[in-house]
Amino acid sequence: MEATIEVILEEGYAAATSRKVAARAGVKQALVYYYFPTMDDLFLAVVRGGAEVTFERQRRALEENDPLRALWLISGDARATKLNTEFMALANHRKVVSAELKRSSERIRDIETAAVTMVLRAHGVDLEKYPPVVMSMILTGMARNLRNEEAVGVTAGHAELSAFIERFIDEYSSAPSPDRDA
Amino acid sequence: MEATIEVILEEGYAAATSRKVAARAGVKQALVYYYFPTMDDLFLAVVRGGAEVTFERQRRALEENDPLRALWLISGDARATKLNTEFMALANHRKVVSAELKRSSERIRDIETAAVTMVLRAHGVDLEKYPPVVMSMILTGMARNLRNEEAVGVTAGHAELSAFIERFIDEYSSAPSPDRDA
DNA sequence: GTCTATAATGCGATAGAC
DNA sequence: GTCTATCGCATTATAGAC
Repeated sequence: MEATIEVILEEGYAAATSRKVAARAGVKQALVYYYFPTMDDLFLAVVRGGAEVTFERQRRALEENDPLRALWLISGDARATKLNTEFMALANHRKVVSAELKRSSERIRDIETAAVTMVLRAHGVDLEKYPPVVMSMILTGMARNLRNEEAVGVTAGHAELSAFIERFIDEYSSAPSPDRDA
Repeated sequence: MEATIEVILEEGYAAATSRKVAARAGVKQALVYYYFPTMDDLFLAVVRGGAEVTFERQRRALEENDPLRALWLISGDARATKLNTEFMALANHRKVVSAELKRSSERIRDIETAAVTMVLRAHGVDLEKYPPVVMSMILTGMARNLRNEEAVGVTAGHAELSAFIERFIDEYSSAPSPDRDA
């Protein structure tokens, strides 16, 4: 019943009503309440499912040979980013959503930071001076910010930022050279 | 009639109905439609007003002796950030809001970038290697991201990121030393 | 300018048939 | 499992009194 996602992406979370979701799924409104007792339960399931997908993608990225680039690409997924923004706004007035979003975000942040730690350590970077969690937050945060801005049509500085980040990623995707600084 | 802002901050944009806004402002519902023909007009006025306030604050920051820190602090304003997130979600299904948000964002980005350009140039930084617009986007973007995460209770990595950014700001708030690299 | 009253629509949720 | 039908309530917006 995650036709909910489509409605949210197209018209915003406020449009994700039991009637519209049902129509999109090709069923009648009352059936929504057969699977999800309340709308809160539906939203919770959608948040959980979305987080699970992202978490799995990030987990697999850990095993790739270019984790930083994978992190950058996954975090910049337009669909997931837009959904996340809607969930953030939704969390503002549905506390069960807020709690779930917190759990999911921290879980994903942990695995992202693990990936960055691995890469920086392999390249002999001073982890005190350049904490992996910070690099992880900037990398994933800016990827999301770009998509958010694109969603309203803002593109100023995007090319420059992408080039800058990709230059950074390139530096750490080559073979390790342990005596290099940042 | 910007009691609308309070309602949005407390319960999200979807709760900003003519009735709730009117109640908060201490008037009757119908009066909202006397000042704003439709709810779209009301939201538009709120977005415009909020952007104007931020723009003016950033403009004044340009004249201060520590523009980078001012940028960081203004961009991390909890109220403005939360409002902006709601507007982003609101823009998803109200195109007039989307257009206004685009205009405002680009205008603010321009003045932010001007401030960063000034500082970097005064310190003799290679502007090709470290484009001001990129530094401006990271500085303001991450400030907002921190507040957004705090809103759902996520604080992992926040202390580290703040320390990292502030170390950067400190470097460029002291007297210029033109032969330094980043 | 501010109000009361109301029309038309859509909402979450439930009852109960099949 | 899926449906029809419905309750009670909130919504945007308008008409019209004062």
